[in-house]
Amino acid sequence: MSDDHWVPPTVLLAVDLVILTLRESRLQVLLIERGIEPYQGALALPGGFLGHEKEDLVTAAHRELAEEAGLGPDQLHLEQLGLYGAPDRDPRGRVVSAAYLAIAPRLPEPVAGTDASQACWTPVTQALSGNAQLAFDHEQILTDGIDRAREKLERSALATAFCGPTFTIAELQDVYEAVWGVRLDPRNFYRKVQSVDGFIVSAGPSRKAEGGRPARLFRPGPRTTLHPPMTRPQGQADKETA
Amino acid sequence: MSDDHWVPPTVLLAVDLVILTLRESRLQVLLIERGIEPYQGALALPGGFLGHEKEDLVTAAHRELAEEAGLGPDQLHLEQLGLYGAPDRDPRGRVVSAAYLAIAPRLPEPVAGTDASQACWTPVTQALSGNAQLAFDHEQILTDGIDRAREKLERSALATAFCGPTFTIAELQDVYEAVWGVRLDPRNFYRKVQSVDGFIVSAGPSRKAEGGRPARLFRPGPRTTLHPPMTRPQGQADKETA
DNA sequence: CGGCCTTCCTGTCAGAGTGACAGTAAGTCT
DNA sequence: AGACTTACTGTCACTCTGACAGGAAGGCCG
Repeated sequence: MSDDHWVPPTVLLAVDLVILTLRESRLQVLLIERGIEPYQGALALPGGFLGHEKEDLVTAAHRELAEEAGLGPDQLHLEQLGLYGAPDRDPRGRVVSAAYLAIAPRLPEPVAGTDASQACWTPVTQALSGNAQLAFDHEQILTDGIDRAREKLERSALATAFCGPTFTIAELQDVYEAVWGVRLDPRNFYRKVQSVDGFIVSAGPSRKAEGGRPARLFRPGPRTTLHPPMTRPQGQADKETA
Repeated sequence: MSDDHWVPPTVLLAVDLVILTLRESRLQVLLIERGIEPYQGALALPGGFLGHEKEDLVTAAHRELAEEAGLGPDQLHLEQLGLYGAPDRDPRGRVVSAAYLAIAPRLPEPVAGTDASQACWTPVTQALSGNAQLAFDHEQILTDGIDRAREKLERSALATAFCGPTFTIAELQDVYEAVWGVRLDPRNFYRKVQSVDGFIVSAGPSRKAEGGRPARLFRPGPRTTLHPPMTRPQGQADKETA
């Protein structure tokens, strides 16, 4: 804002992904083992630089999603998480990273990634336990992503993104219990979920028996925001997105 | 990820600010009249490019806040809003903008901006009415910022950021009414606000009479997240941060 | 000084929502 | 046929909320 010939600095723009899913009733995140420096051999969130000068951010996120996780844009929730741009976060230079949060339904065991052979699902408790050191500031990004997911489960229909096209109420409850890390009363959950107008709609009195009485199937409803919200028990945690 | 000599594209990184405050019981945003192309003469959110290669994002936001609005880092809420990086949003080239949301308490009338003489507070209803065309995608950014503020008022103590160091419950209610655009019952608001543990704490049985019975003064409490949350009446809006 | 206005604060009460149970329905397994 | 498993329905007390009435504490007027 002073010189006429002043030129603003340029930066490298990367896209990093927090891809969450539910496996074995546990919240898991997709991590890859880095093949190149820096942080070679360490675990990291999938991601990469912008493909070309004109590539859209969401497009880049979807491209990485396909390259590194083999996930198509269908049946998948994707939202921007935030921008991580500390000057010293990447030793190679000034790299700012747009983090995206993706929620994937249960999918076949192998990741089937074309690009990253070392991609693997990891329980988030393990990824954040401190034992597995993550590259860059990815631990912070992952924490923020999980926090976001936890919050959005309260007020939005995000939970259905963890499920397939149809699901039972018990499966939906599994999502809430795994992401929030709490136990919920099935009866009250049943009542609550059905009382929220437009959250889930019946998908035929079908069956999917497995040891007990067959459960009814549901599909995601038209509502994306929940009124009243789902309430998380004793969530007294005092955190901020400052 | 294919060529050894491939070099990722660089982008220009800008910081834009949504600065909200309460004036005359209305939610207002700081806009400036652009002095240079593109969009010369149009209204825009304050902002600018990164100062130098090593500047931190939050630092840049604070710098713009001081330059364009004369606001110091004290007594001011600042949080990241999102990244806006559509390839064609700036005709000059690939510019991605990190948007920040700032909440300022009531302050003396003149903006006292050193840099932008054309800065002026504008009611958000007017800024978004469509009459005042905003530059770039700033209308979208502003909308997202207001949405964020509305949501955070429910679950966080953000409302106190609109007030001075001490305030009355009626003033706090003004904040909620202006940001949410609704009328609230003073009696119920009084009860609710005091029942949320740690939201506000008494600041002496002081007075500030103005026509009626003097009101008690309060200060922001230690809590940043509210349990239970403040409930917004009939907020049936179906919006998503997709 | 005593009304009368203003605004602030305290109660009350019915209805909705929630947490903690018991109990019934509908399948599979042995 | 029973036992077992899971799915679904009901009930009941408690809390929270929204919609009021009414008293407290100042200024302003005559």
